[in-house]
Amino acid sequence: MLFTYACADRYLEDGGILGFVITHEVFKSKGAGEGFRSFLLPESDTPLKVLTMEDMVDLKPFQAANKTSLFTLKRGEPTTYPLPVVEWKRKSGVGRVQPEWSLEEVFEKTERANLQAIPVNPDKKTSSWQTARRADLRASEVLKGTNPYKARLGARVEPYGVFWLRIKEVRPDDKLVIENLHDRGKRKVPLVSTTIESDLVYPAVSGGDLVRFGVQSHFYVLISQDAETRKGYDEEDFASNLPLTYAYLVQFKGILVKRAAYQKYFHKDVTKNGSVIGKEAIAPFYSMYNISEETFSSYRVVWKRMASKMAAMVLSTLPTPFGRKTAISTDTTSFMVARNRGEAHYLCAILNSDIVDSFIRSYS
DNA sequence: ATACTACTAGCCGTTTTCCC
DNA sequence: GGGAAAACGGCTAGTAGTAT
Repeated sequence: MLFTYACADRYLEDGGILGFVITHEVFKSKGAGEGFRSFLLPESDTPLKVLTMEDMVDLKPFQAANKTSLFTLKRGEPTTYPLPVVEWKRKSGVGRVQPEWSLEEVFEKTERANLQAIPVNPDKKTSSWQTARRADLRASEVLKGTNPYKARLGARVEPYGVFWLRIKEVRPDDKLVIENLHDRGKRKVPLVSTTIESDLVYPAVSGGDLVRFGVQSHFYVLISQDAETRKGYDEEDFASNLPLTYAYLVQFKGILVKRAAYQKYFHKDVTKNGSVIGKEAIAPFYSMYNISEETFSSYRVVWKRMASKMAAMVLSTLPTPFGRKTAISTDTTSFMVARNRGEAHYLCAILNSDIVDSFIRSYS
């Protein structure tokens, strides 16, 4: 991004045109891309006009996993919207585009759609570009506006091998015989089979468990985080009130302490004479992340976070062999809180509509 | 009262891995 | 081969705390 600006600054005269191959993220991403999308040379306030953009994300012209696009800009004039975008798509059945193919061959095996791009938020010129056919852009106008609901990320229950559980048996005294899903995550965690209290065990769903209007499957998680204090439950109380659960977690202390989020958010630097000499834990080693009181709200509308198609459902409680409990959605989902059942189902139906789905696709 | 600073919850993007 | 998910690093907006 900086390189593009430096080149426009150094090598272009007013009216000069420059073309660049660049990652598609600069047009679509929030944050980092916003500075780029001001299309203004910072020191001289010289405007830059984007003439065209070609979206080659699906084409994948390079033998790499990057998102490719191409654009041209002219120095000395401001960018105006909508601007023309060509979207390249490989025809079905065409595999990877080979570097030795001729241009004719690539033309033959691909289709190009003429689209338009506008900033998705009309009041913010640097917002992500929305690219779609002209008619679809017009249709999506009614979907834009302020949103009274706040979307949140699901609970981070990591590492999976420690906090994701399988229930083998409910004992007569209501204690659970469990096994950790030790090979579910990427990190290697030893298999442990033991008995723990049922208090902190909840049914849970990940993005992959969701379908439109329902859950396909669920599993169980251990939540050792106090949603109010945003830290693990007080270690002393925990050890005396739920000794079996505590003992289960102690076995994984080494793994839990090493977690990036734990090191980042639950440690502070210990300084001596102004220089950092070490780190000190400020919360129990089983503290978790992105778990708030909303995580446990009675009615939540939950949707897949990482999939390319919208799938939403209403999540409340789920039946378990040890009684009905609040169901947790993990961080491959997003959710928002509804005040009651009716509101939740109404929101869910709207999210699952084709109109919302195609609108989301136009700018992400 | 205002300006500045430090902190972190929440979120986003990328790479790796998994699975069909 | 390709799409989806897992894992994790990193950014930023918002806020609480502190200094002026």
